[in-house]
Amino acid sequence: MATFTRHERLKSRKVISRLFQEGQSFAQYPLRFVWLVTPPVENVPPGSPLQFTVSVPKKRFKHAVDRNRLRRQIREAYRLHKEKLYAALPDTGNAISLMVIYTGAEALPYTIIAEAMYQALGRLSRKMLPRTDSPSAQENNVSK
RNA sequence: GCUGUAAACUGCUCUAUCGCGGCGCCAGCCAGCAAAGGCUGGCGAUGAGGAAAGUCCGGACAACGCAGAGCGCCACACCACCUAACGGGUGGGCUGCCCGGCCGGAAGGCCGGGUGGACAGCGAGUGUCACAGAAAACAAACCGCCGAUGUCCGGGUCUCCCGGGCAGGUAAGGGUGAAAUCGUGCGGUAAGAGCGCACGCCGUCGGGUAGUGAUACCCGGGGGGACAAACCUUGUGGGUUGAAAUGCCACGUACACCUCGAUCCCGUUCACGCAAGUGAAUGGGGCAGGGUUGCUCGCCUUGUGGAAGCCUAUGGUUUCCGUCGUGGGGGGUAGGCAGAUAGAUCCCGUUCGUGAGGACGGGGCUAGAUAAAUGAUAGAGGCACUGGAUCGCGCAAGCGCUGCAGUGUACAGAAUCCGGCUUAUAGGUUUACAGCAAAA
RNA sequence: GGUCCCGUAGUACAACGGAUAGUAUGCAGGUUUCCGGAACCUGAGAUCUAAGUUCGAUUCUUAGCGGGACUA
Repeated sequence: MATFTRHERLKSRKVISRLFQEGQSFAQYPLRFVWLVTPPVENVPPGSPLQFTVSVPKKRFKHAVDRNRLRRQIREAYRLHKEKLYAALPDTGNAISLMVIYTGAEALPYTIIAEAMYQALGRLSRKMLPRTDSPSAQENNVSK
């Protein structure tokens, strides 16, 4: 379902701090994706297996209007394409935290952002799938 | 009518699909003794600005002990009024510059229009005034002018006069400079100078008239470099800190560790005791800190308790524990509720006031987020500009109407709330002024 | 959210309100050397922007732009 509710938003400062310390990342121009798989135990209170948030750096975009618009467009692109990632989620109950950072030098049209989001979520899904097939790698990740 | 400038106002609309925030109602699930609550879904209405911005001022509100004195610091600066307050606004005064007209011999003044003024005080002190120039501030002589007076030389018609030089006088003129001792005219003089007088300019003091006042006009005295966005002086105002303030709830943790400092003196009352004295309570001072405003004083406040040992023993000193505090290093949390959205509020009318604005009456108004909502996509329309087309008028240039295509539709996003200021802004509307063109 | 500070050559810093804005390093050209380095000589290069005060502004004032620090 193409919604974006309270639980699907990444809000905890703690998790975000861990995201930057331990998480993995890749770039899909003009976006950059930082993601982390967390064990299900830590995820019990909120209740959503996939949490997402956006950041647009103030350094490149001085005006709040521009930042707001980019954030809304990215969020919209995620909302319309996130089904792809849900379909690839492992059955272990692990949660995924995801932060998207806009790294473009200037504001690009929505069609380019949407295409980048579509490609990136595809890449992320492919990274998920092999892990469900090989339990050893998954245990390694969880113990970490 | 067009163009420009300034001010004020305004600053896109609709539909479809998928979404978001808080609110109300309904349903389901979770948890609970219950009340309250959490989650999910449906329906409903609702959801950024004139600057929400910059954070430059002023308040409300809150806390700090209801906050004392002096110094320091900061801000403001013609007057009156408006206002909760302001460095904001309104009206007035004075004044610089430009244009036009008039008066005067000139200096200068008056009137009208436009456009500016951080507009208290260099008539308190200190300081600065580069270069150039003789000289840049209780002074000073480069060229020039004079050489009356004194003196020297020469000559003559010899108690006097003429010529030249020196001492010296002179701030009119030249030249330098941003600026040269107020300007014009007359007198005066050897030559000159506010040296004197008349008129005028600019400050200041005293008096009178008008005005709430700034100030204006009249009379009189005394006066005449600039700079306070130089130090400063005078007057007025400011207690400090800001919603990450502050109050409450929940959760978690370490009264652990190292370091350094204070732990003293004098009294009063009561109890016990024959007494020395002991114990308890309390007051003052000192010491070590803390708080209050940057500093000082003042004020408020915390600790000043116990045990043991040594000695030269009615006392001195050392150590340990405790208490209070300084610094170091470390640990935990970073959730919720209130503050926080109806108010110096907006609109209309009447009325007072030149105006900012005030008074009265009537009516209207739920954005309240917190890793932070108000969006995305598609389509249609409106408005502006450009292009050329059809039709109408016209000889033509061109103008008008209709529809078409392209481009543009700005600046910008609430974060405790208000009043201002400043800055950004496509397009549109109105008013004022200026210029141009045409007609009467 | 709040408070404070700073903008000068490419870089790091100077300059009581006063002459052509200085020093180091870097850059360009030349001398020297077989070549390079070092050394020496010469040169180019800047006051964040806009108004104002002043005879005169890097300096003083105001507004804007940019950068940095502190505060839970």
